[in-house]
Amino acid sequence: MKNTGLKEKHTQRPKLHRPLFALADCNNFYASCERVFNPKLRDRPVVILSSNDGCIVARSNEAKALGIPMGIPVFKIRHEIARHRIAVCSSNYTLYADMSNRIMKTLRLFTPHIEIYSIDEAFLRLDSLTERDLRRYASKMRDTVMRWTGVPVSIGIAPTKTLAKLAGLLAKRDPLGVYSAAESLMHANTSGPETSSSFLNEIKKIPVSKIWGIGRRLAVTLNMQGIYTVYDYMHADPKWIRRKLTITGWRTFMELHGTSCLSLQELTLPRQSIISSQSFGEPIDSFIPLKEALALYTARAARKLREQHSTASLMQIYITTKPFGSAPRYANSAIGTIDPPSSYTPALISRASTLLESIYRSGFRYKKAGIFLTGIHPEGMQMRLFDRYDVRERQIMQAVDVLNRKWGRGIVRSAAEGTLQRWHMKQSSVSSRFTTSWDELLHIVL
DNA sequence: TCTGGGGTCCTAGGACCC
DNA sequence: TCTGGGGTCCTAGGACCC
Repeated sequence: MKNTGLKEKHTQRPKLHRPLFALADCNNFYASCERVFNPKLRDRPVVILSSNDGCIVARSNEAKALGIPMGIPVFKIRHEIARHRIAVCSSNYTLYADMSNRIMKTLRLFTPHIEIYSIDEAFLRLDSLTERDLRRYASKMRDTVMRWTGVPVSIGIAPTKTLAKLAGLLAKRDPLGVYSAAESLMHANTSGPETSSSFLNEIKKIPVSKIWGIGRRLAVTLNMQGIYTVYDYMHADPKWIRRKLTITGWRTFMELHGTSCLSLQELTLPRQSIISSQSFGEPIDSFIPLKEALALYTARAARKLREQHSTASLMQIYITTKPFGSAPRYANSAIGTIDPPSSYTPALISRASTLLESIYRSGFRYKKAGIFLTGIHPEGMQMRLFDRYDVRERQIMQAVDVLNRKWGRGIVRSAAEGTLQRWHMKQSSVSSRFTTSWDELLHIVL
């Protein structure tokens, strides 16, 4: 080592902060959003349905306690719904997305280092906080979100994201909605035996499938090896983990042991693929309405493309009949290039229609169609020598996007999307767009 | 009668190159 | 009888997430 002329005791080591992650997770997000605007839902079990009112996609605590499973088709539990007076809501994504924005904005006031992970979850870095202040700070975040938006949030804190997810799980059971594994782990390090840490005790009870990154399939594989809990996973043979579960499982292993491998993604990168697909409210049995539905989905995908200032060069479309029941089944897809790469709705619709013609078969009742865009690049990027980026098309789409943002989606749209749209989504009990539409504001009667 | 939608990452294997 | 070694790129498929 080079002699710097400084004696060790005079060297001021930079203070190394252990990374500290917080996971802020909204409790039963969709159900909570509905409850904000409809107090009558507050003391009843609530479930939220998928598009077309098909499956259960979200449940309040009371509904969970009744044993209503996630993802079950609603017709299978009609009986329970009636018996327990379960409130049933169609999903209102416009409302949820806006509520999510408000919550994220509120969280951002507490730290600029935030990764919006999903509609109802965010990771935050709280490195600079001392052990003592952590809980207080987290509680303040939670209270502020609750007061400003009405949505309850749980906060889990730990030195890695994977541990923070587990802490978040425990926070849901905490009366104050905060759980810090960081405190617990630090404590364990200083006070000797592992058993003194409440967190380490907890993870002996949490099934391995609850680990972030371990899904149903891997859980089965792990169970066969005698690995049932988070604790078991942490004490499994590292070589076996690396070989069998590849680099992903290995990172999870390291993260559980407190080495942070997954960093905070503060920048939202442009998406590399864009999907727009939906089941129809009613089956379609002829070409024209199918083409119209696909045109609508294509327009949606094109808008998402423009929102992130990208173009796509590859398109895949698919159509399918119902995958169950006794009716004749047919499913097919077609891939085509978009040349030159584009986000211009008319060009994309025309390409999608051509592809559809190549796979359409009459005599079937179609239930779903979709479009998948890939080969995504920043707009204006010249991919080949003689490609030309069409400024006029860009300007037209800009004008359309502005109008649709101002006056509501679909106010200006392509004729190819049709006017009847009989196949449009079924939603029997959708709440108002309380926060994004002047016509649907909450009325207060005094 | 009735069954969601939208993303990411990793690996294996083939084509192709020198 | 004998049949290299190493690299890149692309794609399909499988796993995961919300």
